[in-house]
Amino acid sequence: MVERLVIMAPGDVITAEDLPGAAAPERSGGPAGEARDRSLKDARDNFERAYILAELRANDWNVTRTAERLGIERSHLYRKLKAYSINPPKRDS
Amino acid sequence: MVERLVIMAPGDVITAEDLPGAAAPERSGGPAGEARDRSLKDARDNFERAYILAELRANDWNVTRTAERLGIERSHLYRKLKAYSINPPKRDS
DNA sequence: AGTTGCATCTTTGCAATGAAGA
DNA sequence: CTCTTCATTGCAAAGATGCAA
Repeated sequence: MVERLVIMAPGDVITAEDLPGAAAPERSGGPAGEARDRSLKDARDNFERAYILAELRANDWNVTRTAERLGIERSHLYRKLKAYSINPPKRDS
Repeated sequence: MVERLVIMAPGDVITAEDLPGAAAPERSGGPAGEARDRSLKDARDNFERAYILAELRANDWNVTRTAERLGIERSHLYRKLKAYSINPPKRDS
């Protein structure tokens, strides 16, 4: 479960929101037996976003170098950054 | 680094093979500063395989139910299983 | 460093069909 | 024999990706 949370949790911090039904507190809204499993696509996107973000940080936000590391076109990386709403940090972060 | 290993390591066990250059022992063959980063595609596939496998186990290898959980077509799941060489365990595993 | 158009390759859903059992 | 479930395959639409500008 922890392994899965590390992979699936959207942010850098795992909150109660990320816990599956059994361990999660009651939620106010939403259907009762709602499918809480994210779809494969969601899971994949989530992972990809985290992976790219990690690589960007590791390469000091150098897009060109990051793209090379990831083995994809620079232009394509830009498209992904936009799609995932990933923006470079101000200064010093 | 551990987070990344959990995500990237191919098997269920993390071995020295999975460690990045800095922490890895000397390797006999291969270029020195070789790019040991897997491409984005490799990383994605790796993750997807693990994710599907986990879901399959969680659903007792019922492909129909797993496909529903993953939000994809059953037929498509079969294609993925073949692509990732995922086979159902014998009996009792 | 960032964007955009375009051609191509891949992924995916849908439907039809085959195979194996109850 | 027929009904149900598992598994495979063809096809077209949608999406991802590389290349060049």
